[in-house]
Parts: sequence; C-alpha cells; structure tokens
Amino acid sequence: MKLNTELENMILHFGEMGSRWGFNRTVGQMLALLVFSDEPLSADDIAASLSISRGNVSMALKELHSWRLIRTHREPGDRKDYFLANGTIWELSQQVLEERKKREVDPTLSMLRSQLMASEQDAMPHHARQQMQEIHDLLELFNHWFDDMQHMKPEHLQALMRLGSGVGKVLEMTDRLRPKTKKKAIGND
Amino acid sequence: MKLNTELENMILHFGEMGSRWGFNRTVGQMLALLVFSDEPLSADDIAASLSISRGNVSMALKELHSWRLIRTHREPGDRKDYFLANGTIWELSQQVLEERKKREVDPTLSMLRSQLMASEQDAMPHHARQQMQEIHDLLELFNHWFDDMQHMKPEHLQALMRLGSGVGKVLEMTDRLRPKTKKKAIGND
DNA sequence: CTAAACTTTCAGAAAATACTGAAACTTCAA
DNA sequence: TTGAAGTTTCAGTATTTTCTGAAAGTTTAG
Repeated sequence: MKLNTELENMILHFGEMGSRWGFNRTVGQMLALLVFSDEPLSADDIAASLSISRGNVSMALKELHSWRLIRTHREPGDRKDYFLANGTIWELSQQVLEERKKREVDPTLSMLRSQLMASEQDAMPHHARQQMQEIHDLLELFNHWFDDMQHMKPEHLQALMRLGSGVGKVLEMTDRLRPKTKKKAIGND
Repeated sequence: MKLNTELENMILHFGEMGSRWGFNRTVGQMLALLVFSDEPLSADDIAASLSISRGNVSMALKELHSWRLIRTHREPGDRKDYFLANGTIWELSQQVLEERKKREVDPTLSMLRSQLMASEQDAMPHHARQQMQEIHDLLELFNHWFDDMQHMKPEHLQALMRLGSGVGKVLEMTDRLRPKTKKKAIGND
C-alpha cells in the first residue's frame, strides 16, 4: 500500500490523537490505515506502510480486535490474514464509544456502588458521601441513556441529533398536551 | 485534611482513572479531594493529604484551573490561596466533557475540514476521501448536537436523558401529527 | 524598601508506556 | 511427519510522561 502525502498526514494525525482516544499511536495509525484503505491489508503490508515492526503490528491488531474495530479476512488458498475495518464509520464510532464507556465509566460506577452500599453505618463525612451519591446517580443516568441510544436505529438517532435542542421544545409541547398520562393520549387526532 | 480509608480509596481510584479521563494521576486525585472536601484547601493541605510534592501540586492546580474545574478562594488577612471545586457535580461533568471535546474532537475536525477543502483536485484515492467525508460529517453532527445540549437547562437535559429512547417514540408520534409543518400545529387539542 | 510568606518554574530523576526484533509457537500443504 | 509460511510473545531498549525539590519569582505587611 503506497500512501500519498495527504493520506499519510491524516494517518499520522490519527496516530497523534490515538492516546487521547484511549489507545496508542500505532493502534491509531493502523485504524486510520484500515479505514482509508479500500482493500484488506496483511500484517506485512501494514508494517511496511507505517514503517513499524512486525511485532508491534501484531500487538496493535490484537488491540483493535479487542475493541471490535477490525475483522480478519482470509483468501482461500492464501495462508495470510488480511485485515479490514469492521463496519461503517458510524458503527466504528459506536464501537469506540461503547468500549470507552466500559473503560472510563463502568469501573468508577461499580466502585461508587460498592462504596455507597458498604458504608451505610461508617464514618464517611457527610459532604463526601453526598458528592459520591451525586456522581453515582449521574453516571447511572448516563449509562442508561447511553444504552438506550445504542439500541436506537441509526437513522432515528441521527435524526434526533440533528434536531438538537429542538427536541426540548417538542417535548415541552407534548408535555403540555399530556401532563402525566401515557403516550397513547397523544394519538387522538 | 485527614482522610479515612474509604475516602482515600476513592481518591486513589480517581487518580488511577485520571489518565483515562484526559489528565494525569495527580490531577485526578486532587480533583477528587477537592470535590469531596467540604471546605477549601490550601496547596500545602493538598500536598500533605496526598503525599506529593509542592511543585506537583502547583502544576496540577494550573491544569485544574485550565479545565475550569476549580476556583481560588482568599480569606481576608490570610496570604494563602484556598482551592475548591468550581460548581456542582453536574457542572463539573459538563466542563470535563466540553474540554475533552476540545481536545479529542476539534483538532481532528479541523484537520479533516482543511484536507477536504484543499484536495478538490488532487490525487486522494476515492474511498479514502469518502471515508474522510463521513468522519467529518459525523464529527460535525456531534459537535452541533453537543453545543445544543450544553445550552439546554440542566433539568430539561436530565429529563431528556431519563426519557432515553422513549424520545424516539414521542417524536414519531408528533411527526405523524405534523408531517412537515411548524410546531404550532401540535397545540390544536 | 525589605524580608517573610507564599507560589511557580524547570532541570533532572523516576516511572510508565510503547516499540523492536529475535525466538517460540502455530498451521497447513505435500 | 516435516518444514515453509505465517503469527505471537516477550525481554530488553527507547520514548514519553510525570514527579520532585531547589531556585527564581511574586506579593504584601510593616
């Protein structure tokens, strides 16, 4: 795979950003390379394109697999593994967010949960306990919301995002229509 | 500030998570300490509580300021600076997300933007260009949505999150009611 | 102005993280 | 069963990031 300068810049950029996105430079570069390539690449292709060691490529492939961002393709009659991005940009983004939630939110949530459980009767200062509860509740809210969003159809989710804060307006309206009742009450046109 | 074991564990946890959240261990620990403390703390208090050097505390305070996560309080007749968390848990979270967006999304968006601008007539492979466009559009959508959300009243935003994917249902309904018209059309009960 | 009280800076040390390349391992065609 | 083709592992090295502590800087009471 021969890279033109623009493409190479973009790949280097993804490498730089990698660490901010939760993985390392090599993983970032390889993800970019595979996303921008229109055909699956072998580990040797990748090592050559990015001028990195074969071992490093192997590690990074493992990491990318563990994030479910790539998949392996095998040609019949060829022993080599070929790798490609595991879905559309939208799907890859979802995957990254999902994985980052697991690493950045879930551990703290479970720590807070057990702490708030265990310490019913102990000597935690009042304000600290209260703050922990707030963080806990916020993370829990976020988690449920995030789960819900992930299960929406992409086109609905996209429409919703495009609507932006407009959604607030719409909901206020419907709220005024049905101050405490079930959705069905809306459909009476 | 004397810390009981539970609190100390939580602070250590925030330190560990720090790097995943976009800052370093010391910054994470200090943020936790100030969030859980019910009174402002001096730099020396912090250094002592966390057993870290005074210089490190100074660096981390600068970082926390730059994220707008803390503010400085001065007692009249006391030369020391005292530091405290800059708002509620909700406000702090918003601040963290805002800052992370700046660091994790904006640079890539502007890189993509200039790349897609500049390369109208150049030799970028078609598939690569297309993928860049997709990433660009997704990040732009995300950015607008995020901005919009940040300008919503917290209680509205929270209500919206609690609604989760239920919002999709509600919107489908209203859509059926007013297939292309202005909001006012809803109010006709 | 002076100097005590306090804060920041920054060069070098320490710690954490990432990368290389050679050896070990696996797979499969013959 | 063998060995060529391919992949993974991991000890050692390189790089990056973070932390320390002493020196430089700042502020203010007297």
